[in-house]
Amino acid sequence: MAATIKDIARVAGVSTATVSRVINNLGGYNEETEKKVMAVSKELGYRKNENARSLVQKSTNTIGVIMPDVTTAFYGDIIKGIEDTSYEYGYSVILTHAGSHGSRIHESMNLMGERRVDGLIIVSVELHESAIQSLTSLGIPYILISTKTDREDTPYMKVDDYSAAYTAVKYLIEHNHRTIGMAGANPHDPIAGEPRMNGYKQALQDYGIKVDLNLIKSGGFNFESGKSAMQAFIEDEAAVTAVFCASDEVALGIISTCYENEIHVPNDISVVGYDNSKVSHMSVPPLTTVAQPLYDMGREGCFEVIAAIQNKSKIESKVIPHELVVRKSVKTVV
Amino acid sequence: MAATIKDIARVAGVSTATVSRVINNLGGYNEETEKKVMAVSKELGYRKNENARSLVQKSTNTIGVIMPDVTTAFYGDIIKGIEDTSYEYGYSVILTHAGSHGSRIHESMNLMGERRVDGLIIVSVELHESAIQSLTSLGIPYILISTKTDREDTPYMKVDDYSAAYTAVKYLIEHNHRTIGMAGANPHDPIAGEPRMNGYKQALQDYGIKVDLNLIKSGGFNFESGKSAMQAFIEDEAAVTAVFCASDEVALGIISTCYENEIHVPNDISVVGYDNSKVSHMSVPPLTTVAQPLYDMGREGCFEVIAAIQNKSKIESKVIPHELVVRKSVKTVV
DNA sequence: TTGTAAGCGTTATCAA
DNA sequence: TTGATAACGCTTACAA
Repeated sequence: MAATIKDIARVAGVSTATVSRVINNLGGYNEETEKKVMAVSKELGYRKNENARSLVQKSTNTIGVIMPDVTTAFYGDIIKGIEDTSYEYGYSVILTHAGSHGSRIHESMNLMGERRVDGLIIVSVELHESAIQSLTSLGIPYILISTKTDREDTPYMKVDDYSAAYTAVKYLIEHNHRTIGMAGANPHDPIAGEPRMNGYKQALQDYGIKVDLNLIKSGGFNFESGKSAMQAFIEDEAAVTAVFCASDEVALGIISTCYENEIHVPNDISVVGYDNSKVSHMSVPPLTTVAQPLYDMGREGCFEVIAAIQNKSKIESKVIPHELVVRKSVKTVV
Repeated sequence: MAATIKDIARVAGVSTATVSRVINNLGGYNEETEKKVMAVSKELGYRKNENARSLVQKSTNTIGVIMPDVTTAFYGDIIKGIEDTSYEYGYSVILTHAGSHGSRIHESMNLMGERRVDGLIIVSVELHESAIQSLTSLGIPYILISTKTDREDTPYMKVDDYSAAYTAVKYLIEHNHRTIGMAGANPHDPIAGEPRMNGYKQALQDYGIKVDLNLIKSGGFNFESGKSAMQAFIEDEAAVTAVFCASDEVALGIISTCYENEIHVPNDISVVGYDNSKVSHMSVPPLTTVAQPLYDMGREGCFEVIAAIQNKSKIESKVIPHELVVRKSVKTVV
């Protein structure tokens, strides 16, 4: 059985209050007492019980993180940012998946509530009205990273997908592409799908290019979706000279199918990805892509939550600037 | 302030004991009482306090996970396996990084101790004697995944890197390769480096091929390490027809540098990776690689820990079978 | 500088 | 079927 402060108190011949003071460095005891307590504490192999502390202080020093069911390097970076920051400020991270398509979201939030996390970070999960209510009912600071809701009062941190997509497509147009396809966005996804698609369309329109719906191959944000999109372009005999992809994985799918069909990237077709995930510089050719500062978003989002916990301040939503990382998957049309 | 069972008891006109019984479905109360308690509970928006429960029951229903500082898809899969399983059995996951090269390992374990996690999973972190002592001093079930120690009594779950490497190199030899390089293993890493290197050497020897130390380019398990290894092969004018890589990322580095130098994979040079991570089927060409069932290792490792918590049973070390996943990065030499 | 004792939100024992 | 009450390990007035 692990030693408690009572044990220390008994052995050291002091009260539990004094032990507590010494252990928490609160001062107000003489050196001798301190030494004795520390010695006994070490001797008994004492280890503080955070849960007991949490109970009386009504704060657990934990941050809950809820994320989707899927594993991509994408989440890894965000989580690392979160964990680094929590660690810095003395918080622990409790992690849970929200299930595919957020099926477990209510259970997840309930769990976080029962664990009495001091703050909550929700990554990339689409929240509906009832989920938002569970969320606010927890009565703790929270932030959404890389997702948002319709409601003004739900703080989030994400890049503006519409304008990021616009930037990417504009870049292709400026490199003289006129027949530009789009792959891998789900138009029914109001967070990451629809806005990217709209940015794509608007860029074309602003440059006087007609939007051809046949050039839009919607789907998931994954590799397979990219493969089948490219397959479709080939079968359609669509004369696309470039494809804007809703994620890097989709872009790799495009490139993979091109390779199988002896279509060369970027000589025969240019490709732009989205995320600047780790794979983007590992691809052949290295991928030009839209960068979201994932690690920093994790760090900053977590920081905001901790600040809100400690100062009881309100968290403001924040749009993170995006950036186009130019590598080698786009060629100028001559 | 959140409602407690005391509040419910007062409003419902029963004792806290009865409230506790109802809430935990323990039976032994009549229907009316149950209904009333449930109603009041809902009305007050009661949410159980897990920490208080943990305190009296001396178990937190949490599993601690310690992993390295790096983010790769590799860990994502393992963690997903762990989280899925814990969730299934009603456990929560507390996550922490061990810092680069395990610098934070002691703090991490101490933190897990203070949080009184019921079990601990350590992923891919190399443990030295003092760390093992901290670990055992926690007095809880634990398992190492994808790492091991010298000590017999530290349970682990990992593939046999030596024989997996042997399999991969044997495969290359059987495809008539005779000048086979190795890239990206750290020979001073007794867990994942040394055994893979030894497997490589042994396979060559068993087939009567002399080991040429110049063909071994050691380094980290990352992309850059692969790039510089290939660069070195080129500068050495080494006549390698195949390269066995210590990780998929290293393999992608090899492929990337080949691409830049117009060396074609697999026509000019064959490449075998290690991990079967998500990127391996996204690469161009798709990568032939050694598979470790990461998700399953996470699942099973977590299951073992939970079983040990519940039955106080001992966890046995387990060597997981590897598999060579054949894709398109290896060609037979004619 | 130190100790006493109440209390955090539960569960669990015992008695009614 | 229910209720008092003592724990769990800790912090924190308040008193000495």
